[in-house]
Amino acid sequence: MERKELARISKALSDPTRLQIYEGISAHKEMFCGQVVEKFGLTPGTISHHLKILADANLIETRREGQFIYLKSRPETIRAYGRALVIMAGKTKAASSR
Amino acid sequence: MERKELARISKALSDPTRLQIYEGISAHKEMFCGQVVEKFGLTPGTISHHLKILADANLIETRREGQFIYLKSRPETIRAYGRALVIMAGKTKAASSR
DNA sequence: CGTATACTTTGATAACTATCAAACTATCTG
DNA sequence: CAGATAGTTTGATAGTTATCAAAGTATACG
Repeated sequence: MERKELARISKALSDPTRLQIYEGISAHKEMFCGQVVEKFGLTPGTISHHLKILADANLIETRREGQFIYLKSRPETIRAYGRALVIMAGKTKAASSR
Repeated sequence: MERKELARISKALSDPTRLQIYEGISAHKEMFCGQVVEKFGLTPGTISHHLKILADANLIETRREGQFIYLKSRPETIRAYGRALVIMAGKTKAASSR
């Protein structure tokens, strides 16, 4: 996974509200936007903004069904992200360059 | 790991420059600040700022030795972070609440 | 003590972002 | 088509942050 994508996912998870939204979506098989709005007491516009960032980072997927847009967590993105970070953190060279 | 700490680590990793600094430190057994300054072409003040954020998130540890401050990656933090996220992402309940 | 080196802190600034209100778009239902 | 419901986009604003320059602090060395 590229650095740019790592940074995008990190940024998506870096806002406490957004992290909670992600947590909330992950905790349910599926939610639609209105449920998220209701759960967090923010305006639809703000929720839409956060959902876009999570979706752009591939942390969630969205699917329209009639009037509703359903949200679902994509756990494989988190797994790939964690894996890439662990690899990055473990890339220690034998010794300091000086 | 608490949500607050997850957000702190995510935020620390959310700036591309800082992610690269972390990557750079991880790739060496140890570095001191001057090496990071030289490697990234930013001012000492800016590097100090980034290092503080990484250290506050426990992503790196610092140790003074005479005039120098040595930096070392703490891979166990990343591992705990990844683990916590995977658990969070996997906490799906049996069905949607409605 | 004085000077040099290494890093930190402070103050300023430009860029970014979370949030809201309000206007807009899409879909359904009659 | 008209009205209702669900979500998005836009414009404004307050708060955050990445960066620099410059002043400050800590350590070593003569």
